Amino acid sequence: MGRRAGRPATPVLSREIIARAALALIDEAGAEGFSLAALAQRLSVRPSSFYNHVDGKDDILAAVRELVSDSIDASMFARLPWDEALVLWAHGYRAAFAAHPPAISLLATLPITGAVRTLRMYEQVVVGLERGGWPAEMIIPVMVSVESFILGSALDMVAPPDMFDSGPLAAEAPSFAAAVRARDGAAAARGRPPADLSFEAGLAAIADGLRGTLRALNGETRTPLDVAPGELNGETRTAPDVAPGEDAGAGPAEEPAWDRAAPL
Amino acid sequence: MGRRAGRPATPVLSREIIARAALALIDEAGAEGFSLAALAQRLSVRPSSFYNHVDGKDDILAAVRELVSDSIDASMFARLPWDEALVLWAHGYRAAFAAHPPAISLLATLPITGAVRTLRMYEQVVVGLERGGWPAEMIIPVMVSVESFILGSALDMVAPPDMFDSGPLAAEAPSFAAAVRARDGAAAARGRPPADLSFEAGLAAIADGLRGTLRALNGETRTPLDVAPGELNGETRTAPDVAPGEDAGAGPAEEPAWDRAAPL
DNA sequence: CATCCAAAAAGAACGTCGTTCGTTTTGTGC
DNA sequence: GCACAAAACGAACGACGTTCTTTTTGGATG
Repeated sequence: MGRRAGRPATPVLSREIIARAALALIDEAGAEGFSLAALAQRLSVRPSSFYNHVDGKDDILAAVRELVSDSIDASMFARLPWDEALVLWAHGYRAAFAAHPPAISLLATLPITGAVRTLRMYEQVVVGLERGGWPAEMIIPVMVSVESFILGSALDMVAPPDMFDSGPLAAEAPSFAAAVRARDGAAAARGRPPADLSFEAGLAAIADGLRGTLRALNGETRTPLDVAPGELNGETRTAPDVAPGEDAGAGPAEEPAWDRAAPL
Repeated sequence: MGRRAGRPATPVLSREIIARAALALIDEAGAEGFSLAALAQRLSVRPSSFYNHVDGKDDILAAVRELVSDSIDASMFARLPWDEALVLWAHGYRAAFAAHPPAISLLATLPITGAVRTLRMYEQVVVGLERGGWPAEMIIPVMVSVESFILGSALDMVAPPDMFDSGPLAAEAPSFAAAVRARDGAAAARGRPPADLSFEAGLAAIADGLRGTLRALNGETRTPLDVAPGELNGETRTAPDVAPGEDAGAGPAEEPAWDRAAPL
């Protein structure tokens, strides 16, 4: 509370301390309750003191994002097949944000910082995908598309549950209303939040789809006749680790399958 | 500019007019340039006048979101197989946001409004998935997971491109740096933004994965032996439209495949 | 050990922003 | 024609992020 002006005997602030207090404040007071004034009060400090350690509010949020991101584990890419690792990574990634629901909307729109720790996580993912046989130019798209899904799912997680329960629902959108009820019932029966169903369904689909994409890219080495029963949606299996450049070579005129989607 | 106080002869504001001007302002001035003062100036009005038509800033953004969402077409679900429609819908959905890049970060975190038009879009998607043979409790998860991916991809679209080109990149994350270069090269060769590659790759994977999920849910009517060559990543094909409740019945103890994912 | 300087806090002030309230003018229904 | 609602302005407020100045302390230098 009462501190005289001037440098204190023992330092009270640091970038780390500010970030941790900010995350705690967001968790307790919500996204709207987060302000430099409130953060300063929690730290028994004046708002202007922050500027000796950080660049301002946005920089504080960037530090918070680093804090949350640093709790994401990507070591599974070093010891598991790429597809299994991807699913585990996605779960941990989402869980890191799910641990701080009010922070999601604040951090989601932030430009991803070039923090070294984040960089190292990306490196682990990339190396894992390389080992899995993905061609170089597809590694970032694969990683980013999964990351986009995770981020979108995190935002969905904090959407108000009472989104569409009001008046004109039944009359205007009966099938939609019924589908929402069916989903809520399924979620309740499993004791999980409804958003989890969407995340699990989407993640499984992406992982399955990426397996198919990689299979097709690798010159269709394994024809559908080689697919074991249940493999499409069940137990693990890995594409053969191929050296880069080994993919059934064709001229540059031939586009890979993943580029043949509908035009934007 | 100069208008006397008092109700004007011909009305100058309305919720619609405000929303359109707000979107135009966001497009021109960016997310940070959007303020009630700037919006008022653009409309030759005082900020307090807005409150005769909308509830405040958040309500204006909600109106903008309606405006953007209303340009999304979902009619393809009425005439195309669910999987083709899903891909087309996703492209249009993302394009609607891509038309207003600075608006994405403002609208992404907004709680999705219960606007009637939006409700109708969801109804169209749900009906299309029903026709495709999806069980009731999976329709919302399928739709939401695709929507999450679209939203996440839209956010990725506006991420600064110079994210990781600075100092410690090559030393700390050589594989990542190489992968980024490979992706940028592939994007440049195709004359498309790098973010498009991620979106196309992810969307194709989700669509493929969902086809597999539905196939597995429908009692594995088609074994892998029935899969035509190239189908996994190529031309269209549709699951047989089954009546609801026809899915190879098992006891309630048996969980569907999409629920067997790793625990959170 | 005295001195100089940087670091880190408080304190004061500013400009912007979203919002509210009162006032003024105009349109509309009884 | 008159009351009332609608829709604009104008003034004022409180909160917020930021900057600049002042004050105190720690540490390096001679």
